[in-house]
Amino acid sequence: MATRGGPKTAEAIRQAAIDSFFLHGYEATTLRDLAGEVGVKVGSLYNHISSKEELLFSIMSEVLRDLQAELDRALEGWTAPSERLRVAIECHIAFHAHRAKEVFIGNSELRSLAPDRRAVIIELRDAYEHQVRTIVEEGQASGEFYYPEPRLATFAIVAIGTHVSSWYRPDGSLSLAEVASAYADLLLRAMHNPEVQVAPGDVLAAVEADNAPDAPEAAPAG
Amino acid sequence: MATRGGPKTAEAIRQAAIDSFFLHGYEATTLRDLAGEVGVKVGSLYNHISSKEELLFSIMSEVLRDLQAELDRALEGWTAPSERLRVAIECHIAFHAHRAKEVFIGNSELRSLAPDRRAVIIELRDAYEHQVRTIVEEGQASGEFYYPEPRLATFAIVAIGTHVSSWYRPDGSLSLAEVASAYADLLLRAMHNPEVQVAPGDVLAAVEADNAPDAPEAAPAG
Amino acid sequence: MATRGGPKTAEAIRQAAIDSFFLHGYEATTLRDLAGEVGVKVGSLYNHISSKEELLFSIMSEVLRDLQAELDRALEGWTAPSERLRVAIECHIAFHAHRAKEVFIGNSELRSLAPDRRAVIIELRDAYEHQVRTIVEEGQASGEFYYPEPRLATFAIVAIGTHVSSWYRPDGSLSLAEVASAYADLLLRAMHNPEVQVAPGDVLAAVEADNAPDAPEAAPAG
Amino acid sequence: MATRGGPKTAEAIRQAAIDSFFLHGYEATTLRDLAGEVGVKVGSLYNHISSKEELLFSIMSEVLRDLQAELDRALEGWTAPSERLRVAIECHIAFHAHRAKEVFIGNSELRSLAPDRRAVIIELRDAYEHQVRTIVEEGQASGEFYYPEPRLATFAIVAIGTHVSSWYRPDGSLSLAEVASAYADLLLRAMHNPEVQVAPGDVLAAVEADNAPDAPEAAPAG
DNA sequence: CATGAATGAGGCTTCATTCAT
DNA sequence: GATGAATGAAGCCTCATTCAT
Repeated sequence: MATRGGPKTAEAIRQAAIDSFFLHGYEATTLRDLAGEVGVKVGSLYNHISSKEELLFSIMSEVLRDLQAELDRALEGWTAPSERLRVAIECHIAFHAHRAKEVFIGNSELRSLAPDRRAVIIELRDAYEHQVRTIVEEGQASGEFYYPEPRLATFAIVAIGTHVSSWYRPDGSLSLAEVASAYADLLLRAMHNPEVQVAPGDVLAAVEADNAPDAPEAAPAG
Repeated sequence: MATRGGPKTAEAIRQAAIDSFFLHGYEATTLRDLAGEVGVKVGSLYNHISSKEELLFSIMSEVLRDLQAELDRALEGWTAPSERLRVAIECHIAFHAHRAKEVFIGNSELRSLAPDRRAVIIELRDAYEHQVRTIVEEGQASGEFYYPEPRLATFAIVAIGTHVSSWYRPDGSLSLAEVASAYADLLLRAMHNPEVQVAPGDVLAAVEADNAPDAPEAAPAG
Repeated sequence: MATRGGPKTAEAIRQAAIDSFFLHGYEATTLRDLAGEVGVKVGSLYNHISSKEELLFSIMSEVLRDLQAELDRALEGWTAPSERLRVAIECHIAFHAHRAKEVFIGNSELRSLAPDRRAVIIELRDAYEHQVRTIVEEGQASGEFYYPEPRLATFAIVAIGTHVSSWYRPDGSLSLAEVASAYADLLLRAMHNPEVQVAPGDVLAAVEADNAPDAPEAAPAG
Repeated sequence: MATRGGPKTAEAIRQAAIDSFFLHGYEATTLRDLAGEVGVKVGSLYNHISSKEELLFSIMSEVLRDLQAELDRALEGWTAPSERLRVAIECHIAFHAHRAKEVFIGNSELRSLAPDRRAVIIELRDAYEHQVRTIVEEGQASGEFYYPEPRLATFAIVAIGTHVSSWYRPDGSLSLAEVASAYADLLLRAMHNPEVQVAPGDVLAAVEADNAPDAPEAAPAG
């Protein structure tokens, strides 16, 4: 690291930020860290960024826009809900593996943004999730999917993507295509199988019996 | 809040910490914040805690131990893999809804711990995940489950639990039991459905074609 | 300097600030300077002040309130405009000599305040000046004063006070009482003298002939 | 503003500096501000100035030299002290209104200069003030003026000029000639009237009774 | 001449922690 | 137990200045 000068400083800062925000979090990352990684003095960063938070925001908004663009492109030409859902899931998971760090940052650092910027990101995120959910609902409407909770199903897709972004590594035992395909399989199996095997257990009473913390006031990440 | 004095100060600090770590994150939470919430001056906190990090650690380890205990209790008496998996999932999801804040903290603040303490938490977490995974593998071995990727299936359970902890609210439209049951349904269908629905799409080439950030060095949360 | 500890730290900070703001100006004064003068580390200042600007503001508003109170007290019992004006001038000049540093800061650092706080100070200042001007105008109305420009006369009083605050020293050749009395004499002569001495010279054309900078947009200090 | 390129850049910088030093003060003015106003990037300023402080110094010394030259020219041909004093005052006030910003800077930013440059400016200022004071003293010696404190009288002239430079605006209700003439009137009335009407009030004891800050160490502006 | 980028010094402020009272 | 005050480390950011292009 610490290669001297060059016009690529801005990009190096961005990469260093992605790495460190992913690894240590936004709050725990100092501009000193980034400057050191890039091989520049702290003050010099400001020739390329306007503030630490703006740097975070630009990473988050870019990755979300790319994710949306990827989904739009992937869905082109597909019409059957089952096919569209598989495509969407594969695209979602693949993207979350491929751009893991940025996507992870996007999911975990919303609370580090000031309200205005946070609202922008939330809007992008909600638009994306809404699109996925619409596919699920269309499959339900057409009778192709049996699973009765489209909101929870959509959440499952989102949750799995987020989780993938936290552990996927290109040099791991499964390729990006394998992970994406396997999770598409899992979720489509769940959507298509009409029978619930095994009756509910009775663990809920036990869990609720414990004394619990008071009710959450708000989600931490919007 | 801000209840004065009394022997419950320590508990009030703990609750304030859970709320604030959940809402703003550990790094963004100030001891001044907690003191203010409890109605005490900063210095007084040290009559009840030994350090900020120790406070985090105790929250994280307690919730993980409780989760483990809950699972152990719930599984008592069940033997068939299908039944055991349903019980485990319901227990997992219910706990993640019930103790959402603490569990969310446990999943997101690993990186805020110093290595020694982090190792302790990771061990607890891994033991728990291993236990869930074992159930999945037993179902596979016994031929009850068709889904071929036990590791990914386990991850899916974990991922959905984490996600639930970020949005579940006791006053929401779904009860804790409904959420737990619905997700158990979803995951059990996936495990039992013998057929793979819909052929893979071909989105992967497109996703990989984009220029990607360099390979991750390490997971953010150990 | 640098006396250790003690409950008088807050007052020592205030005194150090008055000295340094007077001597070097607010912008040129660093908190390091003040801390050094007080014998404390920089961060410790924040146990006593909430911000540098608030420190400035409190000095400015206090001295203005004291000035106003002094004038009110001094005018009690006097009714004739000539007497009232003499009392006001003596009080004004004496206060500006006595509290020279603070008053000097009050006159020169308005522009260092953020708009809200600046507005507060300006209001105090304007109320005071208005009161002085009213005395001048009453003398004019009653026929005691001949000088025809009450606004300019009031300005002269203000200007002389400000100037005094920049040079008066208690160990100088003139006592506080002598300065106050001498300036009261000067200004009362000007007000009472019915004749205009000496015809105007004709220097104005020459001055205006020079190329001048463009018109001011706003006074620097409100 | 922001006129592009050309050989007038140096002059534009000077004007921007005069405006901003007047409005916000030297310390609070950024080279970035000036560059922005001129329509140039920061680094480019150094093709026209050698340093920020040198820019301040050149503004201050120029205006003082111009003031001196104006006074010399104005006094040519006048011999009687009363006439000479009126001419000097009118010239002084007119110049302070006409070149208000620069003259204001000259009076308020002495402390922003390093010792060597400050000494130069102080010398120019003292020479000028000495010349005015000499006129007052000659009038006293010749018996034309009655006011017994030539130093304070000179200070009054200076103070009023400084004050005028802080509020005079060419589009105000009084013309430059009117202000200059009115203040010459005021001061000459004060110098010629032998009687002090109204006995001193007794406010001084009250003012001194207040607790006061410690004695000033040095004037803020030399 | 103008520019973009680098630099070093420094500015204000926050924070976890300690400790005498 | 609670408090106010002190501390040192560190954080983000700004600025005048330099210099290669």
